[in-house]
Amino acid sequence: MRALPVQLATKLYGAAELMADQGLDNTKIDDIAEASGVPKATLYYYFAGKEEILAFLLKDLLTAIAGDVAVAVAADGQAGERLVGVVRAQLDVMVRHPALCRALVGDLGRATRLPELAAALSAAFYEPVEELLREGAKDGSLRATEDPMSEAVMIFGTVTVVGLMEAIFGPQNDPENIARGVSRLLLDGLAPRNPGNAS
Amino acid sequence: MRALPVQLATKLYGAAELMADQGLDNTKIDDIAEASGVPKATLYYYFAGKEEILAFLLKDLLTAIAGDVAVAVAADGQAGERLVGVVRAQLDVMVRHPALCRALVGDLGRATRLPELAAALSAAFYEPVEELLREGAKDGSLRATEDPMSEAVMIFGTVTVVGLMEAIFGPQNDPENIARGVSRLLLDGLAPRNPGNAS
DNA sequence: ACGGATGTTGAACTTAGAGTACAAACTCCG
DNA sequence: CGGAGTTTGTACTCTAAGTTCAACATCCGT
Repeated sequence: MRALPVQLATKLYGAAELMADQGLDNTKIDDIAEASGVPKATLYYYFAGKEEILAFLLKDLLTAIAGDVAVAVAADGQAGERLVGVVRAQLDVMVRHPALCRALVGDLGRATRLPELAAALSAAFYEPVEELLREGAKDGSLRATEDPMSEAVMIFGTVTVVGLMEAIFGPQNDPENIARGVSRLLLDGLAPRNPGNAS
Repeated sequence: MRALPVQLATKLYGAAELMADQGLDNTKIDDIAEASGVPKATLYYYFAGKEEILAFLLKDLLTAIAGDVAVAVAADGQAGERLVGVVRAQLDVMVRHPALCRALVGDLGRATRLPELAAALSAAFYEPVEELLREGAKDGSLRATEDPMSEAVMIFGTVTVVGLMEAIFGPQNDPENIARGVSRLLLDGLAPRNPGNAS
């Protein structure tokens, strides 16, 4: 894939909506060409095919998330607080790019078959969270955990699915609110706070 | 879609692996025909196309999950305990059908565009969980929550993503263990148990 | 057992649309 | 000016989805 002129990349974002709405199969290359204003021949000059176009857009999204998440990770404060920041950061980006999120989930299989994307996904989500969990165990702001990797996956799942729902069913809640709810669940759990209830 | 002879349905399960491995696009109808031993013409006699075949398999999976989950919901005990049972039930089914799970996530977009599937998904996951949350708030085994629907989504996300990881990266853990880890996070949260740490 | 309905299949077919080829034009830079 | 790289229209090929249909099988009621 050739280096992409900025102007061209910009035009492509319009097509993301299309792919999200109809799925990648139902979107003809000619549709993408028409919707974005980039002629088919030019598309093929830069991309190997449909999937690569989608992958390019998704990678962009993931990079954006990874960036914002990294900022939240590097913030001041105890790991517990920063984890909340990470959750908010991820949800923020997702709410800001609903079409891409819908496209991502809709054609995850195709997209993920491209190895760079898997790496981007991991860098954007798991690694920072896993890191925070370790730090939190050290500084005492999170409880110690025997298996940070699994927990990172769970946290990722919680945040991501909530973000996707939001992306799919339209903005119903302030991202701030969602983040609060998610953080509450993740930090405090569902059990009542006064211990000794569960047998 | 015509009513499907059992024998035919059985044969199709073999093809699920194929679709999961290569994604639906890379799986030709003729491949499915060959892999399952069902001739192409017969496939088209019963299904409108590829997607419908996948949808059929997925609906089957969801129905299985919904069934097991319903049993867990209806069990004895406080809602908190039953919630743990629900988590285990869902993970169990997912671990038992890794190929279908991979196919589900890989081609979610295509599959979910079919409306019956969305309904099946909701029935299998959200509704029972949401119900349990309400009951738990009543019987005191779970803390009260202002927004059970959102929390049901979060729980769904946590369990599902963990299940998918397991389905994708092969069975690495006993489902029992995974369920324990997930339940721990969901019930107790990540914050240390002695309160007053977070500023 | 007969015969109609309904299921099953092979084979030949149409068709949409992905991807290719390529030459003409255009842009940028030395 | 001239060459390298880019942009695009147009016309093409080719794969695989989906259709059609006629032949054959199976089952069921009378």
